[in-house]
Amino acid sequence: MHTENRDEMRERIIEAALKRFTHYGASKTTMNEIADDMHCSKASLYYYFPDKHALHLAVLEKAGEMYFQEIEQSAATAATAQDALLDMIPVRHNFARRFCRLELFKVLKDKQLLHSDETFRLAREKETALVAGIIRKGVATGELVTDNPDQIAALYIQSMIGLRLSLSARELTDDISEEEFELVRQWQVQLADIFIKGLKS
Amino acid sequence: MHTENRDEMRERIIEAALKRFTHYGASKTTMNEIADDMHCSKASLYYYFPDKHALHLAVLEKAGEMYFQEIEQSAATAATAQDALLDMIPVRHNFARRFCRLELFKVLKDKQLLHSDETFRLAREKETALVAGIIRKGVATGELVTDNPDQIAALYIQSMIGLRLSLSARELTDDISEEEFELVRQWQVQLADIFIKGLKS
DNA sequence: ATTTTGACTTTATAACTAAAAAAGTCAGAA
DNA sequence: TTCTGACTTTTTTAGTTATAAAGTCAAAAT
Repeated sequence: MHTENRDEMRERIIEAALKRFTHYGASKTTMNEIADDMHCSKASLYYYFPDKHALHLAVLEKAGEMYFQEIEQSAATAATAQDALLDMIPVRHNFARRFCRLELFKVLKDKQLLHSDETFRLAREKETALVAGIIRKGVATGELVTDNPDQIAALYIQSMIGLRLSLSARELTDDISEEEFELVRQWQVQLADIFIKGLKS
Repeated sequence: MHTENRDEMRERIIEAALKRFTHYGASKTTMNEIADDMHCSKASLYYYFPDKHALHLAVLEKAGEMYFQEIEQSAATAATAQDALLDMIPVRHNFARRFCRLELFKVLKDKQLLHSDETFRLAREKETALVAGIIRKGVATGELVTDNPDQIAALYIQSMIGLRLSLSARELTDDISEEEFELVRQWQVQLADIFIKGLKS
């Protein structure tokens, strides 16, 4: 029963941290605040996580899991490749809005990349593989035509990320208005249309 | 003869500032250094420009002129729309490499947007119009098919900017490696291919 | 009259510092 | 094995001063 309890406690800490982090940002949240929320001591947190950075990473991984759960379900229920790609957009959109205070880029920039960049590389690859799968399925049904679904998928993801960055244009950390989010969504839909058209010839 | 000399002196100042700015960055260049380079007094600079910010904007406008001169020539000599779009990429690439220290984004963020954001909006629109013209010409010759060249052009430019931002993904101010630049170029070429394919159906 | 300048004032930046806050540790209790 | 209060160390922050750079102006030069 040891590992069950241990993992459960880890989960509870991650959830408490997630609440604070999404609301106030990771850097504005202290370990004491998380401990107080959980009615336990700060030292307990350090029993389960070696340092704050590890907790931050765990929270980001948790958010990633939630994202992939949603996105995979969305992809699974779509009738066509076109629908699958277009349905992804609002899911990504809501995810970005919800977790924009999670300071993902701060973590990416800090050179504790020793472990974390592996995590993010994997997440990126997983998402790319998902899109590649959608494209491959589209090719199988004759909906799409391409000889390199993986390459196209990587470009698609990269371009979508680019559109988000080019609009909010610096410091993802601070607040982005609802209009800006909506604008990004519209650009992304248009780009998805072009991609889909481009993959029909 | 007054205005001729006046404009000539302005040009000389802009060129001196351009040299320093591209090499060391605008914020690391002092008005005294520019004045010393020109063998004149700092006060003279202030006779031609109300403040450093105005000089910075003038330098950016100058760079913009150089860019459009190159890009228009490139577009004019291309045989097809496809060639025109693909030829733009290395021109943009070289421009970005040469002028990445010009602190464009710092200027855009600073809310002296009173005058400067108009300048940048116009530059953006000019570039979009150029791409729209290429697309329109492609449509006229039957090379491309679309019912909204302006929209597509805006999306194209936005996506290309996005790809640059998503790769360097941090402070455009500091140095970007040659490999990163090359990587951006490759993504941009791939995206251009997709766009062109998407505009043939 | 227009342009230029040295000497000047004002403003912004960088370099310290002290105080506070937060991170992180550990011996021992539960 | 898990948890904690009391503790030490490290990082942030706020305040201060010194320095550098921005910006001004009356007067000189062209």
